[in-house]
Amino acid sequence: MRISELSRRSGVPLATIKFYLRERLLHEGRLTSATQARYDESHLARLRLIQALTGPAGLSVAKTRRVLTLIDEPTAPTLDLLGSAHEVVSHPPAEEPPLEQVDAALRRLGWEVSEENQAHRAEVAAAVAAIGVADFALPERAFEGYATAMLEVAAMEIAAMPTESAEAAVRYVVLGTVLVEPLLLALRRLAQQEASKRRFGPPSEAARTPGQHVQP
Amino acid sequence: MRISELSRRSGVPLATIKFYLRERLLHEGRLTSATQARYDESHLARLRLIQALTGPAGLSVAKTRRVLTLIDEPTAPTLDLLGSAHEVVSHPPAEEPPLEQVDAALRRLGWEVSEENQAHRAEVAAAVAAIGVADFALPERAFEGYATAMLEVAAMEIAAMPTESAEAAVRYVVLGTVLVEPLLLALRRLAQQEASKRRFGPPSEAARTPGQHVQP
DNA sequence: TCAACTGGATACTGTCACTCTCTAATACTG
DNA sequence: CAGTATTAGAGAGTGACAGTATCCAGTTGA
Repeated sequence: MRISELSRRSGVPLATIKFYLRERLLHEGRLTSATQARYDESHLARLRLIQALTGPAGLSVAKTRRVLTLIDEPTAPTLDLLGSAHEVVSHPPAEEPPLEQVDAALRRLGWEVSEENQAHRAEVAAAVAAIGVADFALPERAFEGYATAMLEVAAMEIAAMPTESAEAAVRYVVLGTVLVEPLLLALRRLAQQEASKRRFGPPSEAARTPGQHVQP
Repeated sequence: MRISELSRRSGVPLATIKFYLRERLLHEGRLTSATQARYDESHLARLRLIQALTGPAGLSVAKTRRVLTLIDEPTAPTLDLLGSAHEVVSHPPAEEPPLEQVDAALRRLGWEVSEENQAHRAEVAAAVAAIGVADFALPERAFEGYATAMLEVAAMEIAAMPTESAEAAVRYVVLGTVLVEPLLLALRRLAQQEASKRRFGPPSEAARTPGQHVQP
């Protein structure tokens, strides 16, 4: 198909497609002459991916390009994968946050504390520090609760990780990391409403739902 | 103190403080004459809060102002609180996403599906839709797993919510919603690394940590 | 054949979060 | 009390970002 059809079918403005081509987010079409090229389904799929990454996932064009490069050229051995994927998405803290408290909590939980995961621990510590700076006290044992819940999530995700091909694994990890974040945050908000209803009682007549995890 | 001292003690550039004053993120100082004003600890605390919200929490100036207004003027009755807090932070989806699948899953989990939480369900549905559009298949039962984990998180948070004063409750809900998001995402990444190590075996000699939730 | 479309380059726009400059009025310093 | 430094307040300017728009020469389909 030609570029105008690609634009029509994807819903992405033509000028924007040209912009993505320029920025190397979208691979070039097959040139049929000096001023004509053909595009195919792969371009359509790529455009949808770009839309998901720059839209809901909230990635910048630069980060999107790095995610796409990672998917296109799965060079990393499977175990470094998580690292590469996370590197792309994470915002490394500007200054070094104090790790001690976080590390102590992680050790209590039986998590590994090593050089390999220092970057991640630093990010966690930075998030905790930001909470402290804002004079907001995390409830007692909240950190452990958060960590436990996220380990549940992560264990499920890692268990479901495809291992048959490197490409599939890369795609799963990279996209899973990025695309699921908005879902988790949205679910948390919805769950807060649900939990609040379960705690403070339903304002309407909907009191007979079974309900797990009710506060006693 | 005067503005230059406020700047020095907070680490926020003087021009930026003026900007925050103009944007009404920071309350005015007490004028001692036409061109002089005094600031106090409340300004310092507020600046730290602004830094946490615009920095790690990633809020825009406009959203930060709405969060601060909410904290300053706790008008909402305790139960609408969550709604107001979420309203400020959430990105309502541009077009209406299909709710059926999400609603069905929620009903299976025993969560309430009502008009009150329609906005949140729409956000969840939009996140799911974005994942679908990107051609990324959520693993089997993953949605339920995510929902269950987030309900655990939310139940803990709601249980710890202070009820003695409206101000405290508002502050807890608003800041808790916003500031904990980066922490959760960072913890998820760290947990993925931990889970991956537990599944694929430690590449180093650290195999003797107790470890809950190990994959069999 | 000729209007419509195309690739490619360059220039422009709007938004955001500051940052700079300026003015007139204090405030400290010697 | 002279002179330098600060200040409040307002407006203009900056740089990054994510597109949009314009233009040109070549190509295509009716």
